[in-house]
Amino acid sequence: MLDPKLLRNEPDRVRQALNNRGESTEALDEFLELDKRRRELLVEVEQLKARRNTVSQEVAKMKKAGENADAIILEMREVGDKIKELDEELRTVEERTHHLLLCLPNMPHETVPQGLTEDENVEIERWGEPRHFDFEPKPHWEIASDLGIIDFEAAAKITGARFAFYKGAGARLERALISFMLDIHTTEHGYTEVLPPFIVNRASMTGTGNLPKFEEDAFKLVDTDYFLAPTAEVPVTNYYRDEILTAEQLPVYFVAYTPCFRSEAGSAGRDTRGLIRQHQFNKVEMVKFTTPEKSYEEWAKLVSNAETILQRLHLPYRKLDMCFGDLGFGAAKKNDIEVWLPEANTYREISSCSNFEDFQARRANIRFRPEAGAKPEFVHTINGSGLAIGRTVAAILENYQQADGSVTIPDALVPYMGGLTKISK
RNA sequence: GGAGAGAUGUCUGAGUGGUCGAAAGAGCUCGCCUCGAAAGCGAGUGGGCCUUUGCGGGUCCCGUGGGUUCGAAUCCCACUCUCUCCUCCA
Repeated sequence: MLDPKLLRNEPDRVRQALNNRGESTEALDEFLELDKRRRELLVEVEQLKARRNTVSQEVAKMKKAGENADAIILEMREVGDKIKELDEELRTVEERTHHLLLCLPNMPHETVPQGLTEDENVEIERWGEPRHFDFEPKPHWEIASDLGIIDFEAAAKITGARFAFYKGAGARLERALISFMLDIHTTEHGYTEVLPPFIVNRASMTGTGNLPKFEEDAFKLVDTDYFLAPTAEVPVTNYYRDEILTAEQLPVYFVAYTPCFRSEAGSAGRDTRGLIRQHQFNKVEMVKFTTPEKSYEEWAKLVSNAETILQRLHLPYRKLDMCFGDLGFGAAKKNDIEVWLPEANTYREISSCSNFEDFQARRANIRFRPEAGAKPEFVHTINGSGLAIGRTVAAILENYQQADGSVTIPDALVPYMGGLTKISK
Protein backbone atom coordinates (compact mmCIF):
# COMPACT_ATOMS: atom_id res chain seq x y z
CA MET A 1 0.00 0.00 0.00
CA LEU A 2 1.21 3.48 -0.81
CA ASP A 3 1.14 6.37 1.60
CA PRO A 4 -2.12 8.27 0.96
CA LYS A 5 -0.14 11.47 1.57
CA LEU A 6 2.13 10.60 -1.33
CA LEU A 7 -0.87 10.23 -3.64
CA ARG A 8 -2.29 13.50 -2.39
CA ASN A 9 0.91 15.55 -2.48
CA GLU A 10 2.79 14.07 -5.44
CA PRO A 11 0.17 12.57 -7.73
CA ASP A 12 2.37 13.17 -10.78
CA ARG A 13 5.17 11.06 -9.39
CA VAL A 14 2.74 8.23 -8.74
CA ARG A 15 1.23 8.65 -12.19
CA GLN A 16 4.69 8.40 -13.74
CA ALA A 17 5.43 5.24 -11.78
CA LEU A 18 2.19 3.65 -12.94
CA ASN A 19 2.97 4.58 -16.52
CA ASN A 20 6.43 3.03 -16.20
CA ARG A 21 4.86 -0.19 -15.00
CA GLY A 22 2.39 -0.11 -17.85
CA GLU A 23 -0.50 0.17 -15.40
CA SER A 24 -3.65 2.22 -15.68
CA THR A 25 -3.94 5.40 -13.62
CA GLU A 26 -7.70 5.12 -13.18
CA ALA A 27 -7.49 3.97 -9.58
CA LEU A 28 -5.25 6.92 -8.77
CA ASP A 29 -7.66 9.43 -10.26
CA GLU A 30 -10.65 7.94 -8.51
CA PHE A 31 -8.75 7.91 -5.25
CA LEU A 32 -7.81 11.57 -5.49
CA GLU A 33 -11.41 12.55 -6.10
CA LEU A 34 -12.90 10.42 -3.33
CA ASP A 35 -10.17 11.37 -0.89
CA LYS A 36 -11.19 14.99 -1.20
CA ARG A 37 -14.80 14.10 -0.51
CA ARG A 38 -13.73 11.99 2.42
CA ARG A 39 -12.01 14.88 4.13
CA GLU A 40 -14.96 17.18 3.59
CA LEU A 41 -17.27 14.66 5.21
CA LEU A 42 -14.84 14.07 8.03
CA VAL A 43 -14.65 17.73 8.95
CA GLU A 44 -18.42 18.06 8.87
CA VAL A 45 -19.21 14.98 10.91
CA GLU A 46 -16.50 15.65 13.46
CA GLN A 47 -17.81 19.11 14.12
CA LEU A 48 -21.22 17.64 14.82
CA LYS A 49 -19.71 15.04 17.12
CA ALA A 50 -17.78 17.69 19.00
CA ARG A 51 -21.03 19.56 19.55
CA ARG A 52 -22.81 16.44 20.70
CA ASN A 53 -20.05 15.68 23.17
CA THR A 54 -20.13 19.08 24.82
CA VAL A 55 -23.91 19.20 24.94
CA SER A 56 -24.03 15.72 26.46
CA GLN A 57 -21.81 16.99 29.25
CA GLU A 58 -24.29 19.76 29.82
CA VAL A 59 -27.15 17.28 29.98
CA ALA A 60 -25.32 15.42 32.70
CA LYS A 61 -24.80 18.63 34.67
CA MET A 62 -28.39 19.75 34.26
CA LYS A 63 -29.75 16.39 35.36
CA LYS A 64 -27.51 16.45 38.38
CA ALA A 65 -28.80 19.90 39.21
CA GLY A 66 -32.37 18.64 38.81
CA GLU A 67 -33.07 20.81 35.78
CA ASN A 68 -35.14 19.80 32.77
CA ALA A 69 -33.01 18.95 29.71
CA ASP A 70 -35.74 17.75 27.37
CA ALA A 71 -35.30 20.58 24.86
CA ILE A 72 -31.64 20.00 24.11
CA ILE A 73 -32.07 16.24 24.25
CA LEU A 74 -34.61 16.56 21.50
CA GLU A 75 -32.25 18.75 19.53
CA MET A 76 -29.38 16.29 19.98
CA ARG A 77 -31.58 13.52 18.71
CA GLU A 78 -31.64 15.32 15.38
CA VAL A 79 -27.90 15.91 15.48
CA GLY A 80 -27.49 12.21 16.16
CA ASP A 81 -29.53 11.33 13.07
CA LYS A 82 -27.45 13.68 10.95
CA ILE A 83 -24.24 12.14 12.30
CA LYS A 84 -25.51 8.68 11.47
CA GLU A 85 -26.31 9.75 7.95
CA LEU A 86 -22.91 11.35 7.35
CA ASP A 87 -21.09 8.44 8.99
CA GLU A 88 -22.84 6.11 6.59
CA GLU A 89 -21.68 8.08 3.58
CA LEU A 90 -18.20 8.40 5.04
CA ARG A 91 -18.01 4.65 5.49
CA THR A 92 -18.79 3.88 1.87
CA VAL A 93 -16.28 6.49 0.71
CA GLU A 94 -13.61 5.12 3.02
CA GLU A 95 -14.24 1.55 1.97
CA ARG A 96 -13.78 2.54 -1.63
CA THR A 97 -10.63 4.64 -1.09
CA HIS A 98 -9.11 1.87 0.98
CA HIS A 99 -9.88 -0.66 -1.71
CA LEU A 100 -8.30 1.59 -4.33
CA LEU A 101 -5.20 1.94 -2.17
CA LEU A 102 -4.98 -1.84 -1.91
CA CYS A 103 -5.13 -2.13 -5.70
CA LEU A 104 -2.27 0.27 -6.47
CA PRO A 105 1.14 -1.35 -7.01
CA ASN A 106 4.29 -0.23 -5.24
CA MET A 107 6.52 2.63 -6.37
CA PRO A 108 9.60 1.21 -8.10
CA HIS A 109 13.03 2.08 -6.74
CA GLU A 110 14.91 4.67 -8.78
CA THR A 111 17.43 2.06 -9.97
CA VAL A 112 14.82 -0.21 -11.57
CA PRO A 113 15.56 -0.64 -15.29
CA GLN A 114 13.14 0.69 -17.88
CA GLY A 115 11.07 -1.88 -19.74
CA LEU A 116 7.78 -3.75 -19.76
CA THR A 117 8.66 -7.30 -20.84
CA GLU A 118 10.91 -9.99 -19.45
CA ASP A 119 13.33 -9.43 -22.34
CA GLU A 120 14.10 -6.05 -20.84
CA ASN A 121 15.31 -7.40 -17.52
CA VAL A 122 19.00 -6.64 -17.11
CA GLU A 123 21.41 -9.50 -16.64
CA ILE A 124 23.78 -8.51 -13.83
CA GLU A 125 25.95 -11.55 -13.42
CA ARG A 126 26.60 -15.13 -14.50
CA TRP A 127 28.07 -17.73 -12.23
CA GLY A 128 29.42 -21.15 -13.27
CA GLU A 129 30.02 -22.71 -16.65
CA PRO A 130 27.17 -24.71 -18.17
CA ARG A 131 28.48 -28.24 -18.50
CA HIS A 132 29.36 -29.60 -21.91
CA PHE A 133 27.49 -32.82 -22.69
CA ASP A 134 28.91 -35.44 -25.02
CA PHE A 135 25.45 -36.94 -25.24
CA GLU A 136 21.99 -35.49 -25.73
CA PRO A 137 20.85 -34.27 -22.28
CA LYS A 138 17.37 -35.41 -21.32
CA PRO A 139 14.65 -33.33 -19.67
CA HIS A 140 14.36 -33.89 -15.94
CA TRP A 141 10.91 -35.50 -16.17
CA GLU A 142 12.32 -38.23 -18.40
CA ILE A 143 15.32 -38.75 -16.15
CA ALA A 144 13.05 -38.91 -13.09
CA SER A 145 10.54 -41.26 -14.71
CA ASP A 146 13.28 -43.55 -16.06
CA LEU A 147 14.88 -43.74 -12.63
CA GLY A 148 11.48 -44.32 -11.01
CA ILE A 149 11.96 -41.47 -8.55
CA ILE A 150 9.00 -39.32 -9.62
CA ASP A 151 5.68 -40.70 -10.82
CA PHE A 152 3.74 -38.02 -12.66
CA GLU A 153 1.05 -40.43 -13.86
CA ALA A 154 0.28 -41.51 -10.32
CA ALA A 155 -0.01 -37.88 -9.24
CA ALA A 156 -2.37 -37.18 -12.15
CA LYS A 157 -4.55 -40.10 -11.10
CA ILE A 158 -4.54 -39.22 -7.41
CA THR A 159 -5.08 -35.51 -7.91
CA GLY A 160 -4.69 -34.11 -11.42
CA ALA A 161 -2.33 -32.29 -13.74
CA ARG A 162 0.60 -30.32 -12.29
CA PHE A 163 1.26 -32.57 -9.32
CA ALA A 164 4.15 -34.91 -8.62
CA PHE A 165 4.51 -38.13 -6.63
CA TYR A 166 8.09 -38.54 -5.41
CA LYS A 167 9.46 -41.99 -4.63
CA GLY A 168 12.59 -43.46 -3.09
CA ALA A 169 15.70 -41.42 -3.83
CA GLY A 170 13.50 -38.71 -5.36
CA ALA A 171 11.58 -38.21 -2.14
CA ARG A 172 14.84 -38.34 -0.25
CA LEU A 173 16.40 -35.75 -2.55
CA GLU A 174 13.51 -33.35 -1.97
CA ARG A 175 13.84 -33.76 1.79
CA ALA A 176 17.63 -33.49 1.63
CA LEU A 177 17.45 -30.19 -0.22
CA ILE A 178 15.02 -28.74 2.32
CA SER A 179 17.32 -29.68 5.21
CA PHE A 180 20.45 -28.57 3.37
CA MET A 181 19.06 -25.12 2.63
CA LEU A 182 17.58 -24.60 6.08
CA ASP A 183 20.87 -25.61 7.67
CA ILE A 184 22.91 -23.17 5.62
CA HIS A 185 20.59 -20.26 6.22
CA THR A 186 20.30 -20.91 9.95
CA THR A 187 23.90 -21.78 10.77
CA GLU A 188 25.76 -19.60 8.27
CA HIS A 189 23.45 -16.73 7.43
CA GLY A 190 21.88 -16.04 10.81
CA TYR A 191 18.24 -16.84 10.06
CA THR A 192 15.80 -18.21 12.61
CA GLU A 193 13.97 -21.26 11.37
CA VAL A 194 10.18 -21.04 11.56
CA LEU A 195 7.47 -23.49 10.55
CA PRO A 196 4.25 -21.56 9.95
CA PRO A 197 0.69 -22.68 9.17
CA PHE A 198 0.23 -23.61 5.51
CA ILE A 199 -3.28 -22.17 5.51
CA VAL A 200 -3.80 -18.44 5.98
CA ASN A 201 -6.72 -16.07 6.34
CA ARG A 202 -7.83 -13.18 4.16
CA ALA A 203 -6.18 -10.51 6.29
CA SER A 204 -2.80 -12.23 5.92
CA MET A 205 -3.21 -12.56 2.16
CA THR A 206 -4.10 -8.88 1.98
CA GLY A 207 -1.14 -7.94 4.15
CA THR A 208 1.41 -9.31 1.72
CA GLY A 209 -0.42 -8.06 -1.37
CA ASN A 210 -1.81 -11.36 -2.68
CA LEU A 211 -5.31 -9.94 -2.21
CA PRO A 212 -7.55 -8.31 -3.24
CA LYS A 213 -6.21 -8.23 -6.81
CA PHE A 214 -4.99 -11.79 -7.28
CA GLU A 215 -7.62 -13.95 -5.65
CA GLU A 216 -7.89 -16.17 -8.72
CA ASP A 217 -4.23 -17.20 -8.29
CA ALA A 218 -4.90 -18.76 -4.90
CA PHE A 219 -6.65 -21.89 -3.74
CA LYS A 220 -9.51 -20.96 -1.43
CA LEU A 221 -11.03 -23.44 0.98
CA VAL A 222 -14.76 -23.71 0.46
CA ASP A 223 -17.11 -22.29 3.09
CA THR A 224 -14.22 -20.55 4.84
CA ASP A 225 -12.17 -17.42 4.43
CA TYR A 226 -9.01 -19.52 4.37
CA PHE A 227 -6.49 -19.87 1.57
CA LEU A 228 -3.73 -22.36 0.92
CA ALA A 229 -0.58 -20.29 1.29
CA PRO A 230 0.94 -19.55 -2.12
CA THR A 231 4.30 -18.95 -0.45
CA ALA A 232 5.74 -18.89 3.08
CA GLU A 233 6.06 -15.15 2.60
CA VAL A 234 2.38 -14.85 3.55
CA PRO A 235 2.32 -16.54 6.96
CA VAL A 236 5.85 -15.45 7.91
CA THR A 237 5.49 -11.77 7.00
CA ASN A 238 2.19 -11.64 8.86
CA TYR A 239 3.85 -12.92 12.01
CA TYR A 240 4.28 -9.26 13.01
CA ARG A 241 1.03 -7.94 11.59
CA ASP A 242 -0.46 -5.14 13.74
CA GLU A 243 2.60 -5.00 15.97
CA ILE A 244 5.09 -2.36 16.97
CA LEU A 245 8.63 -3.72 17.30
CA THR A 246 11.47 -2.08 19.15
CA ALA A 247 14.49 -0.89 17.20
CA GLU A 248 16.63 -3.46 19.02
CA GLN A 249 14.55 -6.30 17.62
CA LEU A 250 15.52 -5.36 14.07
CA PRO A 251 16.62 -6.76 11.77
CA VAL A 252 14.61 -9.99 12.06
CA TYR A 253 15.68 -12.89 9.84
CA PHE A 254 13.25 -15.78 9.36
CA VAL A 255 13.66 -18.80 7.12
CA ALA A 256 10.79 -21.21 6.54
CA TYR A 257 10.16 -24.36 4.65
CA THR A 258 6.58 -24.68 3.40
CA PRO A 259 4.74 -26.24 0.53
CA CYS A 260 3.30 -23.58 -1.78
CA PHE A 261 -0.07 -23.81 -3.50
CA ARG A 262 -0.89 -21.91 -6.66
CA SER A 263 -3.83 -22.22 -9.00
CA GLU A 264 -1.69 -21.14 -11.97
CA ALA A 265 -4.73 -19.47 -13.48
CA GLY A 266 -3.71 -18.02 -16.81
CA SER A 267 -0.79 -20.41 -17.23
CA ALA A 268 -2.70 -23.07 -19.11
CA GLY A 269 -0.43 -24.81 -21.57
CA ARG A 270 2.81 -23.40 -20.13
CA ASP A 271 5.42 -25.75 -18.68
CA THR A 272 2.94 -28.58 -18.65
CA ARG A 273 5.60 -31.23 -18.22
CA GLY A 274 7.88 -31.78 -15.30
CA LEU A 275 8.45 -29.96 -12.05
CA ILE A 276 8.73 -26.39 -13.28
CA ARG A 277 5.13 -25.29 -12.81
CA GLN A 278 3.17 -27.26 -10.22
CA HIS A 279 0.04 -26.52 -8.22
CA GLN A 280 1.95 -27.66 -5.14
CA PHE A 281 5.67 -27.27 -4.66
CA ASN A 282 8.09 -27.01 -1.77
CA LYS A 283 10.11 -23.92 -1.09
CA VAL A 284 12.54 -22.57 1.46
CA GLU A 285 11.83 -18.89 1.89
CA MET A 286 13.84 -16.14 3.56
CA VAL A 287 11.99 -13.19 5.09
CA LYS A 288 13.52 -10.11 6.68
CA PHE A 289 12.14 -7.17 8.64
CA THR A 290 14.48 -4.17 8.74
CA THR A 291 14.67 -0.44 9.30
CA PRO A 292 14.31 1.71 6.15
CA GLU A 293 17.96 2.76 6.45
CA LYS A 294 19.25 -0.79 6.22
CA SER A 295 16.79 -2.35 3.82
CA TYR A 296 18.81 -2.24 0.61
CA GLU A 297 21.90 -3.50 2.37
CA GLU A 298 19.83 -6.35 3.85
CA TRP A 299 18.20 -7.06 0.52
CA ALA A 300 21.60 -7.40 -1.20
CA LYS A 301 22.70 -9.82 1.52
CA LEU A 302 19.55 -11.86 1.07
CA VAL A 303 20.18 -12.15 -2.66
CA SER A 304 23.68 -13.44 -1.99
CA ASN A 305 22.27 -15.88 0.59
CA ALA A 306 20.17 -17.40 -2.18
CA GLU A 307 23.16 -17.49 -4.54
CA THR A 308 25.20 -19.35 -1.93
CA ILE A 309 22.88 -22.35 -2.22
CA LEU A 310 23.40 -22.64 -5.97
CA GLN A 311 27.14 -22.18 -5.59
CA ARG A 312 27.34 -24.98 -3.01
CA LEU A 313 25.41 -27.22 -5.38
CA HIS A 314 27.64 -26.12 -8.29
CA LEU A 315 24.64 -25.20 -10.38
CA PRO A 316 25.30 -22.47 -12.98
CA TYR A 317 23.02 -19.48 -12.70
CA ARG A 318 22.54 -15.88 -13.71
CA LYS A 319 21.19 -12.93 -11.81
CA LEU A 320 18.69 -10.51 -13.30
CA ASP A 321 17.65 -7.02 -12.32
CA MET A 322 13.94 -6.95 -12.99
CA CYS A 323 12.54 -4.13 -15.11
CA PHE A 324 9.41 -2.09 -14.32
CA GLY A 325 7.05 -4.46 -16.07
CA ASP A 326 8.43 -7.61 -14.43
CA LEU A 327 8.67 -6.20 -10.93
CA GLY A 328 5.44 -7.68 -9.72
CA PHE A 329 2.77 -5.89 -7.74
CA GLY A 330 4.48 -5.24 -4.44
CA ALA A 331 8.19 -5.02 -5.06
CA ALA A 332 10.12 -1.76 -5.21
CA LYS A 333 13.17 -3.68 -6.38
CA LYS A 334 13.60 -7.28 -7.46
CA ASN A 335 16.39 -9.56 -8.55
CA ASP A 336 15.64 -12.99 -9.94
CA ILE A 337 18.10 -15.83 -9.93
CA GLU A 338 17.82 -18.24 -12.83
CA VAL A 339 19.38 -21.69 -12.87
CA TRP A 340 20.80 -23.34 -15.96
CA LEU A 341 18.64 -26.11 -17.44
CA PRO A 342 20.67 -27.99 -20.11
CA GLU A 343 17.83 -29.73 -21.90
CA ALA A 344 15.91 -26.49 -22.38
CA ASN A 345 19.22 -24.78 -23.11
CA THR A 346 18.16 -21.82 -21.03
CA TYR A 347 18.09 -20.28 -17.57
CA ARG A 348 14.90 -20.65 -15.50
CA GLU A 349 13.82 -18.73 -12.41
CA ILE A 350 14.68 -20.53 -9.20
CA SER A 351 14.61 -17.60 -6.80
CA SER A 352 13.02 -14.18 -6.68
CA CYS A 353 14.31 -11.68 -4.14
CA SER A 354 12.34 -8.53 -3.46
CA ASN A 355 12.54 -5.43 -1.35
CA PHE A 356 9.00 -4.26 -0.65
CA GLU A 357 10.18 -1.24 1.33
CA ASP A 358 7.14 -0.22 3.44
CA PHE A 359 4.53 -1.48 0.96
CA GLN A 360 3.67 -4.67 2.84
CA ALA A 361 4.36 -3.13 6.25
CA ARG A 362 1.74 -0.49 5.56
CA ARG A 363 -0.81 -3.12 4.50
CA ALA A 364 -0.03 -5.40 7.39
CA ASN A 365 0.56 -2.52 9.82
CA ILE A 366 4.01 -3.66 10.93
CA ARG A 367 5.91 -0.88 12.65
CA PHE A 368 8.90 -0.24 14.89
CA ARG A 369 9.82 2.48 17.32
CA PRO A 370 13.17 4.01 16.32
CA GLU A 371 13.83 4.81 19.97
CA ALA A 372 11.90 4.75 23.23
CA GLY A 373 9.17 7.36 23.13
CA ALA A 374 9.55 8.06 19.41
CA LYS A 375 6.72 7.77 16.91
CA PRO A 376 6.36 4.33 15.32
CA GLU A 377 7.47 3.97 11.69
CA PHE A 378 6.79 1.25 9.18
CA VAL A 379 9.45 -1.43 8.84
CA HIS A 380 10.74 -2.57 5.49
CA THR A 381 10.08 -6.15 4.44
CA ILE A 382 12.31 -8.22 2.19
CA ASN A 383 11.97 -11.74 1.01
CA GLY A 384 13.31 -14.27 -1.44
CA SER A 385 13.35 -17.93 -2.25
CA GLY A 386 16.29 -19.79 -0.92
CA LEU A 387 15.37 -21.79 -3.03
CA ALA A 388 12.39 -23.33 -4.80
CA ILE A 389 12.93 -27.04 -4.08
CA GLY A 390 11.17 -28.63 -7.06
CA ARG A 391 13.06 -26.51 -9.55
CA THR A 392 16.30 -27.30 -7.73
CA VAL A 393 15.55 -31.01 -8.13
CA ALA A 394 14.92 -30.42 -11.82
CA ALA A 395 18.22 -28.55 -12.13
CA ILE A 396 20.17 -31.25 -10.31
CA LEU A 397 18.67 -34.03 -12.39
CA GLU A 398 19.43 -32.25 -15.64
CA ASN A 399 22.87 -30.84 -14.79
CA TYR A 400 24.14 -33.96 -13.03
CA GLN A 401 22.73 -36.56 -15.42
CA GLN A 402 25.06 -39.19 -16.87
CA ALA A 403 25.04 -40.92 -20.23
CA ASP A 404 23.78 -44.14 -18.60
CA GLY A 405 20.71 -42.38 -17.20
CA SER A 406 22.01 -42.13 -13.66
CA VAL A 407 22.39 -38.89 -11.75
CA THR A 408 25.29 -38.06 -9.46
CA ILE A 409 24.59 -36.27 -6.20
CA PRO A 410 26.29 -32.89 -5.66
CA ASP A 411 29.02 -33.31 -3.01
CA ALA A 412 27.40 -30.89 -0.58
CA LEU A 413 24.23 -32.97 -0.61
CA VAL A 414 25.77 -36.41 -0.09
CA PRO A 415 25.61 -36.24 3.73
CA TYR A 416 21.94 -35.32 3.47
CA MET A 417 21.37 -38.32 1.19
CA GLY A 418 22.70 -40.73 3.77
CA GLY A 419 25.96 -41.08 1.88
CA LEU A 420 24.36 -41.82 -1.46
CA THR A 421 26.55 -40.41 -4.27
CA LYS A 422 24.55 -41.48 -7.27
CA ILE A 423 20.96 -42.27 -8.15
CA SER A 424 20.71 -45.10 -10.60
CA LYS A 425 18.19 -47.77 -11.52
C1' G B 1 -19.53 -31.42 18.74
C1' G B 2 -21.57 -30.11 24.13
C1' A B 3 -21.12 -26.92 28.81
C1' G B 4 -18.90 -22.83 31.10
C1' A B 5 -15.37 -18.57 31.84
C1' G B 6 -12.95 -14.67 29.64
C1' A B 7 -10.80 -10.68 25.95
C1' U B 8 -9.19 -3.28 28.90
C1' G B 9 -2.85 0.60 27.47
C1' U B 10 4.21 -2.31 27.10
C1' C B 11 2.68 -5.85 31.21
C1' U B 12 -0.42 -7.06 35.69
C1' G B 13 -5.08 -5.35 36.76
C1' A B 14 -9.58 -1.93 38.40
C1' G B 15 -13.78 -0.07 36.28
C1' U B 16 -21.38 -2.46 35.17
C1' G B 17 -24.68 4.38 31.70
C1' G B 18 -22.21 10.78 32.09
C1' U B 19 -16.84 14.12 35.34
C1' C B 20 -13.15 7.36 31.68
C1' G B 21 -8.19 7.41 26.84
C1' A B 22 -9.42 4.96 31.09
C1' A B 23 -7.65 3.83 38.74
C1' A B 24 -3.50 1.39 40.88
C1' G B 25 1.04 -1.13 40.46
C1' A B 26 5.09 -2.69 37.38
C1' G B 27 8.10 -1.32 33.27
C1' C B 28 10.31 2.61 30.38
C1' U B 29 12.27 7.94 29.73
C1' C B 30 13.98 12.41 31.98
C1' G B 31 15.28 15.11 36.45
C1' C B 32 16.75 15.36 41.79
C1' C B 33 19.79 12.69 45.25
C1' U B 34 24.93 9.97 44.73
C1' C B 35 31.92 9.64 43.58
C1' G B 36 28.89 6.00 40.84
C1' A B 37 24.88 2.59 41.28
C1' A B 38 20.65 0.75 43.96
C1' A B 39 16.85 2.60 46.89
C1' G B 40 14.01 7.00 47.48
C1' C B 41 11.60 11.46 45.53
C1' G B 42 9.44 14.35 41.29
C1' A B 43 7.72 14.69 36.21
C1' G B 44 6.49 12.32 31.82
C1' U B 45 5.03 7.90 29.20
C1' G B 46 -0.73 4.58 23.52
C1' G B 47 -2.37 4.56 18.42
C1' G B 48 -5.20 6.19 13.85
C1' C B 49 -7.46 10.10 11.24
C1' C B 50 -8.76 15.43 10.28
C1' U B 51 -7.22 20.39 11.05
C1' U B 52 -3.19 24.04 12.05
C1' U B 53 2.89 27.96 9.33
C1' G B 54 3.56 26.85 14.60
C1' C B 55 1.59 26.37 19.59
C1' G B 56 -2.53 23.86 19.51
C1' G B 57 -7.57 22.06 18.48
C1' G B 58 -11.09 18.17 17.10
C1' U B 59 -12.58 13.13 16.45
C1' C B 60 -12.28 7.82 16.83
C1' C B 61 -10.21 3.46 19.29
C1' C B 62 -11.30 -0.81 26.07
C1' G B 63 -11.34 -8.42 20.88
C1' U B 64 -14.37 -7.40 15.85
C1' G B 65 -18.97 -5.69 13.66
C1' G B 66 -23.87 -3.94 14.48
C1' G B 67 -27.84 -1.96 17.88
C1' U B 68 -30.18 0.90 22.17
C1' U B 69 -29.29 6.05 24.26
C1' C B 70 -28.90 13.13 24.37
C1' G B 71 -24.54 10.18 26.09
C1' A B 72 -21.63 3.22 26.01
C1' A B 73 -15.38 0.17 28.21
C1' U B 74 -20.09 -0.30 30.93
C1' C B 75 -26.72 -2.40 28.35
C1' C B 76 -28.47 -5.68 23.87
C1' C B 77 -27.30 -8.84 19.34
C1' A B 78 -23.89 -11.44 16.10
C1' C B 79 -19.04 -13.02 15.21
C1' U B 80 -13.73 -14.07 16.26
C1' C B 81 -10.11 -15.66 19.51
C1' U B 82 -8.26 -17.62 24.37
C1' C B 83 -8.87 -20.80 28.67
C1' U B 84 -11.37 -24.98 31.64
C1' C B 85 -14.36 -29.50 31.67
C1' C B 86 -16.84 -33.34 28.70
C1' U B 87 -16.88 -35.82 23.86
C1' C B 88 -13.94 -37.08 19.63
C1' C B 89 -9.15 -37.56 17.50
C1' A B 90 -3.37 -37.76 14.96
